[in-house]
Amino acid sequence: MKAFIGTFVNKIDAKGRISVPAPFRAALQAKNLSSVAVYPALTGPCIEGCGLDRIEAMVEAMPDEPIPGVDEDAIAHLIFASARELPFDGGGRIVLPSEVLEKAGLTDQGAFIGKGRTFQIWNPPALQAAQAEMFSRAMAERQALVKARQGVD
Amino acid sequence: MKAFIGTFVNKIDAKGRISVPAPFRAALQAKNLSSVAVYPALTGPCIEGCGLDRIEAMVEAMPDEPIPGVDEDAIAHLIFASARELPFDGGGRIVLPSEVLEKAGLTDQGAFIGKGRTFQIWNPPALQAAQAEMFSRAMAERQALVKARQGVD
DNA sequence: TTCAATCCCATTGACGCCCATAAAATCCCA
DNA sequence: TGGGATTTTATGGGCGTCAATGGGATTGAA
Repeated sequence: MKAFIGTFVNKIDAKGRISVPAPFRAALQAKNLSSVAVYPALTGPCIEGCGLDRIEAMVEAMPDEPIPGVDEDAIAHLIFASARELPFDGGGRIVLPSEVLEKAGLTDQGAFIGKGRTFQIWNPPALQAAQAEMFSRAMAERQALVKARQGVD
Repeated sequence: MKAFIGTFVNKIDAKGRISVPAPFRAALQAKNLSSVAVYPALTGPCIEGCGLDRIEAMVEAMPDEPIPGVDEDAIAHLIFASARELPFDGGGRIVLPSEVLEKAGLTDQGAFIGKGRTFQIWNPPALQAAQAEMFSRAMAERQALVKARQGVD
């Protein structure tokens, strides 16, 4: 299975269109998909996306009961209601709806981040900040480890 | 199987008509359906809808899937008795009967939200509130998970 | 005859689809 | 191996179609 790998920064034009990176498109077309599903990420101020097949697999996996449990209902709600199907145009672009743009703070550029089975779309500066924060946290933990080993406080 | 995915807010006119979102219509027409079945949702103050085929599937599934703690007769009553078939008009709209409008507190706008196999119609402000509550609950559970993993209280 | 429900038509505004251009990567051949 | 040619990408813009919505006309029942 082809995975989403790499980082690609593309422009967002006046119509809200952005080119899906060719490698991502290839991964999707290998599954005969001509659209992506996007939804707000729970882990940060960005958009998460994947093939529509992944969403439909989640639908199939949900229990089909007349009265859903409260948790199941909430999950279905948060996932399916907030997802949007975005088909490619002839040039391999998708149109990001305004709510999506706002949610991720996107304006003139979008950074596609491969995450394996899924990908994310970030506002480039926000991505920088998030990555810097992740890096410094990793360094802080390393420092703490070193100090602990030395018995220093 | 095409699923109901996404959120679409449409107007309700003076005649009680509302356009069913084109993607939802497409999912129904893929099954040769030209109407929807709606009934009061048991999980919240909104209307739930699906294709007639699903209602029939629920009828057949009832005896085989007893639901713990809930009287099946009550379910049958709540769903089947209050379900209504609403055919599309030429423009892809349905007419929401007054009881339905009242039940969901609908006035001038209706928000269609996809839930996979079914969809719901909400009063937009009520939807906002419900979503905020579900979201914070999901985040709280996520926090609990993280803390548990760290052994922090 | 009046009210209500259904059907049909008109508008408009957004969206999908198409083509055009430019840059970059790849290929090919000398 | 180098330079030119060709293909693939990324991006911009225009146009046609369809979806969403409003308003009337027609039918049927009280």
